[in-house]
Amino acid sequence: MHIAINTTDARPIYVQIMDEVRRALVLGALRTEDPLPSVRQLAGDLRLNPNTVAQAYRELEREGVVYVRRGQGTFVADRPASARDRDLIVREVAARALLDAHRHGLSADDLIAAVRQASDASADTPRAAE
Amino acid sequence: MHIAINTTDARPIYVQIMDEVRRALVLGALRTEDPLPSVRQLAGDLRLNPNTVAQAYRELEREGVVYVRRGQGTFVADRPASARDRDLIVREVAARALLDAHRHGLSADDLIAAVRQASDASADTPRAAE
Amino acid sequence: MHIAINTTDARPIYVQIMDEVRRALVLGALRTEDPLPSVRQLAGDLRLNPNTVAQAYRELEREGVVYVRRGQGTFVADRPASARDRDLIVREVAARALLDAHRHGLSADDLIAAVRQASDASADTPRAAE
Amino acid sequence: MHIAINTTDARPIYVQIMDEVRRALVLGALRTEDPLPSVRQLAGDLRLNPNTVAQAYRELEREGVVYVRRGQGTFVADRPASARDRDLIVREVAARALLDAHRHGLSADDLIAAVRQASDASADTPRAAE
DNA sequence: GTGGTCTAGACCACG
DNA sequence: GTGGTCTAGACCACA
Repeated sequence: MHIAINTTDARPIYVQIMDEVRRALVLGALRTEDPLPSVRQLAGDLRLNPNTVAQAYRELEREGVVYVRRGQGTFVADRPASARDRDLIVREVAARALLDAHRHGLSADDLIAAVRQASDASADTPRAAE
Repeated sequence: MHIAINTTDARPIYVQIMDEVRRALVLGALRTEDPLPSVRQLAGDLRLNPNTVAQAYRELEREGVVYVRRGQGTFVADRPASARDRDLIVREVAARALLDAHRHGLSADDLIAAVRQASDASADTPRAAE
Repeated sequence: MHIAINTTDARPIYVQIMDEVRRALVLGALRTEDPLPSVRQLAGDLRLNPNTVAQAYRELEREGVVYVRRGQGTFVADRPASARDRDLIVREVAARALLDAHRHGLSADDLIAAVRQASDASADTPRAAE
Repeated sequence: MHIAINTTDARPIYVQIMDEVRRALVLGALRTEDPLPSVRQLAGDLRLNPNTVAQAYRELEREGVVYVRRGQGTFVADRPASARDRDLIVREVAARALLDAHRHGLSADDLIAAVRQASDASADTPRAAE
């Protein structure tokens, strides 16, 4: 898996790392029980302060996305995602997206078309969507 | 025109003001050469410090959205590039929605399906999304 | 004579009017005892607040460039310009220009070449230099 | 590098800071990737409010002259368009000099003659212009 | 009346 | 440590 950081992005770097890990999960590049790169490894690769990587992993752990085996590293957690929770999350994400679209004068169809186009584009050049 | 500020929103207040002005433009509530409320007026209405409003206006001016007539006030500028703007807005909305979906473990298809369902539901009970 | 105002110029409007009048003097478009346009006339032509035009004329009068005949209007003053004063002014203007040039890494020759080019350009299209 | 502020100068202090930074770039005292003094550091040295320095840095960032590494400081950006910049600077210096000359009743030829004389004089007694 | 600038000082997120 | 945001309130130039 590859993690891309953009220092001109408005998001904090640690949030970018979190988003990249979650993205790899959604896309299947990371699966349950896979190890994440070690904090030092990733910090070295990305030329980041280890504290920044550690903060990202800490927050992912707090969310239950990953877990730590002491002395061994950080691993992708089993994700039960009860059907009811997932349904709620899905609704919330859709509601936020629609609200944002309406605020900018776009209809639901506009939104769907744009999402489809953006997701096709990022399938061709995986990092372009950011 | 009405400008709504939400202090629990993660965006800085001055960015919220900018977004609200841009939204009023998209919706047609503000048009070319219309005056914006004066800095002091809006600051008083929203219970904000005038500097916060002034920062929002200053950045909008730098973007070419508004312009200042010295001693007279702040006015909506002529906006030739509206088609290009809309395209940019569409992309940004889609990117935000996809990012939010990925953060919650949803794929682009999940998002599209959820938006479609939510939009069908709100067709029965209009205005619920606001 | 023609006075051009640019509302996007950083200079205050009343200063622009003063500069235009002085420019007309240097270029010979206005001569001793010529009348300036009346405050109301000029304010109407330029769509300005009469106060703004009046402020410009007031400051020009304070500098001795123009004088007022009560009930008749504003006229270009006789400019004795004692040789000693003029010599001092010339030195100061040159010193300021050279300081500005040096601050920006330009030599005296660079400055002279640029001034010559700018003055040639403004001779072709009189308002381009602003 | 040294930044000099003059409170009697008509330019706002934050603009003076911007000009001094740009001047240091032209003179080579600041180069690509060099760090600027921190906001607090410079504010302390110049006895200014940190906000004033921050405004200068913010505008320089918007111009692409510097960039911010979060939590680390402000740095000089890569500057590809240096030739175009120099041309712009040359024009601006010449325009200011001509404006100043016209304001004092001098023609472009008067200005050029005076600059030539002043520069010859300072060749005999170097550094007098600073 | 308008916006522009500046000071003083607070709190926050980030690395 | 860094810069970013915000408040409170002052003074100024301009129209």
